[in-house]
Amino acid sequence: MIKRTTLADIAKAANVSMMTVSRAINNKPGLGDDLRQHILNLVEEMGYRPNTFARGLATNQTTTIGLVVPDNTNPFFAQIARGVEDAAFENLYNIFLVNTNEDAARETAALETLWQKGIDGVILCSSRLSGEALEYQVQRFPAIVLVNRELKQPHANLITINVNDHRSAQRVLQHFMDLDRKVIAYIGGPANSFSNQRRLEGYKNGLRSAEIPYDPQLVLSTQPTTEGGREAAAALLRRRPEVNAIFAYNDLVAVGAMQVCQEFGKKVPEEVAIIGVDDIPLATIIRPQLTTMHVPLAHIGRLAMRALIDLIGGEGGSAAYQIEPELFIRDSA
Amino acid sequence: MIKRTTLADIAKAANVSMMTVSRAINNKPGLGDDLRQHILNLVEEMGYRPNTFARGLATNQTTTIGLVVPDNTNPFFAQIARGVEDAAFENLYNIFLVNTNEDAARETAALETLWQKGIDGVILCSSRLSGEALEYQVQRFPAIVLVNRELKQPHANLITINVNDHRSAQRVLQHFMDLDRKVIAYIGGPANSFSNQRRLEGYKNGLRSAEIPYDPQLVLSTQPTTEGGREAAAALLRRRPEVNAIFAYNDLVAVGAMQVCQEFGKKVPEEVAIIGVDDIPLATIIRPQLTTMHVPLAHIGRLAMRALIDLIGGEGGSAAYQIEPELFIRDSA
DNA sequence: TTGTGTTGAGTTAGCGCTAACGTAACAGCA
DNA sequence: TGCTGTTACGTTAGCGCTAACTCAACACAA
Repeated sequence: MIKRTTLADIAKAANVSMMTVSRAINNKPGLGDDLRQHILNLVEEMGYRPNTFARGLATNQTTTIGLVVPDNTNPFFAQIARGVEDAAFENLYNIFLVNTNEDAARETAALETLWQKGIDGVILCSSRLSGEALEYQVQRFPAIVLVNRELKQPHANLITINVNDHRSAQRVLQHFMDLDRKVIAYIGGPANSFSNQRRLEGYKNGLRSAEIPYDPQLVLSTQPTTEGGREAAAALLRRRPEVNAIFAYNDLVAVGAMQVCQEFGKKVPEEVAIIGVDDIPLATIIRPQLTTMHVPLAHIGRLAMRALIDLIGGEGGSAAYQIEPELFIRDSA
Repeated sequence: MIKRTTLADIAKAANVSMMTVSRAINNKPGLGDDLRQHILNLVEEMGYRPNTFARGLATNQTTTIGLVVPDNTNPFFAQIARGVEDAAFENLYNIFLVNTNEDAARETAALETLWQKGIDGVILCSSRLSGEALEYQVQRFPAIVLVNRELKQPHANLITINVNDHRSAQRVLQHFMDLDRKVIAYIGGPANSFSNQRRLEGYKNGLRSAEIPYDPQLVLSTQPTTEGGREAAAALLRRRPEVNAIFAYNDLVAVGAMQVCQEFGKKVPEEVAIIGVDDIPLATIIRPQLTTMHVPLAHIGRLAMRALIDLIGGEGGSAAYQIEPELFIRDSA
């Protein structure tokens, strides 16, 4: 490995002080245009690249943020991550990716190492931390964006981005009403998931508006995977064979449920209508194509990154974005 | 934000020199067990965490690596990334995730910023760089693992991990032979993809062993997506309606092709048998379930990370792992 | 007793960069 | 002419840590 060119090398070559070179490369005022150009030429020629450690040590700033997700393999988070990464790339930021595996302990550990690395901010998706633990994390990082999670108190260095789950559920129920489906099940996600709780609320409210009594037998909780959807749907169909509409926690669950319905000899959408949430790529790959609440995932990712950059720059702060999903009517309902 | 505790703070509290504290936290010899324990207790109490920049500046080591993939949204890379991240987490490494979007220029830019950050090594997946450009990157990083790409010359700081595409293709063709399918198409991926080239070779070889003449009309090139598979399959079916077996570049392409076949009224697998490659989750979600060459993606990710750690530690080097995929026979062939 | 090695520390210097301050030269103005 | 402000640089100091060296104290063999 070749020794790196340092600021001092450039300074010597240009016969100026290191500070002048520093100002030139950081595009700061305080030197003439000719000299600046000359230095930049030298920088180019000599292949100089600033040392991130030295800079970080001196400025206490990296251009690096942490992205914490439960599982980057899940299309939901993969899409968000992609949006974050794209926006990061455009703004010359780098991102640390960490999976928590839906495990609060691992999440804490991940945030710990990220903090050690002195990152400028964090985008934390679907945190499983307790309110108290989350408060602690929020105050220890310079800037933090929470996706899919809220916090009671506002913080100057915090922005939250949440999907309007409540309305999402109501919109789904309304569509089922339009289709004249009255036996509506909700196959929910993990009980400790916040978006699950909000969707369940919306589901109950939707029933109430339609004056349909709430039947606990029609509400299930499962893992947010196809397999989870399969298991829950099988249990549901045994328990309530008369069900004619299923609102699924997400598209993965919806697809699993749809397949089990078909295996039970129930036609989708004729006998059972199914609606998911998220609109992951699978929704249009599967047949029948999935009717689902479209959530602009990549957009959320980009938004999160941009919001974080503003936060780091001292702008914005204490905002709460609400993302309105939209019903994409396809073939399953 | 609270001021961080530094080594000096601990040193003062313990009434020893900073160096002694440094030795204690880095588990190096040179101090008594009692003192070490006392210092570690203080570290714990005072919530001291070493500053990564300072350490990096002094040692020129981060515990950070870069993971470069074309698109983290693609299940293929998402699975690999997950394996890498898991292994990284276990070994207390952090990973920078970067997408290249299959774009050589963006790949170069990404590697440039990673290099600036002084990372210990890179895992580079499906690089689109030219041989020459790749050689340059290999010599500039301390350690590098290439996934899905080879390099002519060996390097002491390089390990490659490749799937045996050639044999993969041959195994697929053999299975088609067993099924007595003779009109076999290959819907390949991007022409500049190395694995595509190797699979095409294997396809041709397989035909030769079976004494089936090579028909260029049966070979297509497309984007490695469902949509790509759809387009290619539609073109194929118009061109050669008598085709009764399709070897697809990957599972996404296979699924797209499968759906188009069905839409054209061709039953899968009765009239057209289809085999993909990779065995992404979608393969078992879709109906009929996809017969495919199973590639242990998460395992490759873990292997890559472990190999990289060995490389960074000065062990290993210049190895070339060959991953043998396995035919998972399901319902599409 | 002297010499030699080992153990357990401390001291020095510097990694590469930037913030903050210092300063020379010159322009503009009363 | 003297004062103030501005521009264009240079100097100093230090971010927090560790490598490499130094050194004292002690054990032990000859």
